[in-house]
Amino acid sequence: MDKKVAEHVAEILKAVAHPVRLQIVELLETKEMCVGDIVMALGGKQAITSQQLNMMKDKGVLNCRRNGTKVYYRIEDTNVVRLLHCIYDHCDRKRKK
Amino acid sequence: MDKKVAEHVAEILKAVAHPVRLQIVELLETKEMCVGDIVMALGGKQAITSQQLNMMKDKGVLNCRRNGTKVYYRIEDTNVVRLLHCIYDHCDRKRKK
DNA sequence: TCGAAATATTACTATATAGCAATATAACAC
DNA sequence: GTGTTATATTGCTATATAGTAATATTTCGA
Repeated sequence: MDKKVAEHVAEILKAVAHPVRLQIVELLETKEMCVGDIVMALGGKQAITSQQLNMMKDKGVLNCRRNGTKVYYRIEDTNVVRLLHCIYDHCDRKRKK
Repeated sequence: MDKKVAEHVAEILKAVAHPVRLQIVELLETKEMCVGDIVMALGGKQAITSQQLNMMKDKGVLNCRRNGTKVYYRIEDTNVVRLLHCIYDHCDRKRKK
């Protein structure tokens, strides 16, 4: 893995290496959701959630579409979901130890 | 994924979400290596490399053994390797796009 | 055009992380 | 012991990230 690739991968990992952002990605795994519903589901604050959604959008992890006053976010980089599944396995294996 | 689990996963992801640390994990994937050889292989500085090795050891990603004046590091959390392979796939898929 | 709902942005503080140079420690050979 | 090699630690500065409150923007319906 050359340096450029390593930097790119690190960027993506950093984008999801946060408890709330992990949970957001998990929520969006199977469906798109609007900001308000994500805030409700995770019990966070509106501003913070919005910032984190934006951050992940910037990094190419998420994308969004507006419908009226609501903005629906969805997974853009589906490889991140694969990564998440890898992490689930990680947890399962730890539990079995 | 509940909050506690999310925090734990985020910790592990953060531990490897750094270009040099990714490269270190990659180096150690198949063999253990001493600090000096890792420094040489990646062209970094001794102090920084030592700090990053220690950091990953603290997080449970690596482990080490001393042999004389040399300290050999190796992967402790093999799930992290699985994660890396997931990332390789990620890159492959991106390349094919 | 005004108000309400939904989301985004801004300015700020606190904390965490990265990188650096210098120094300290550990193990060994002599 | 002393000197040497290998690694770790410390104190520091710079930058990045997280969280907050307050405010701004967007859209739509009345």
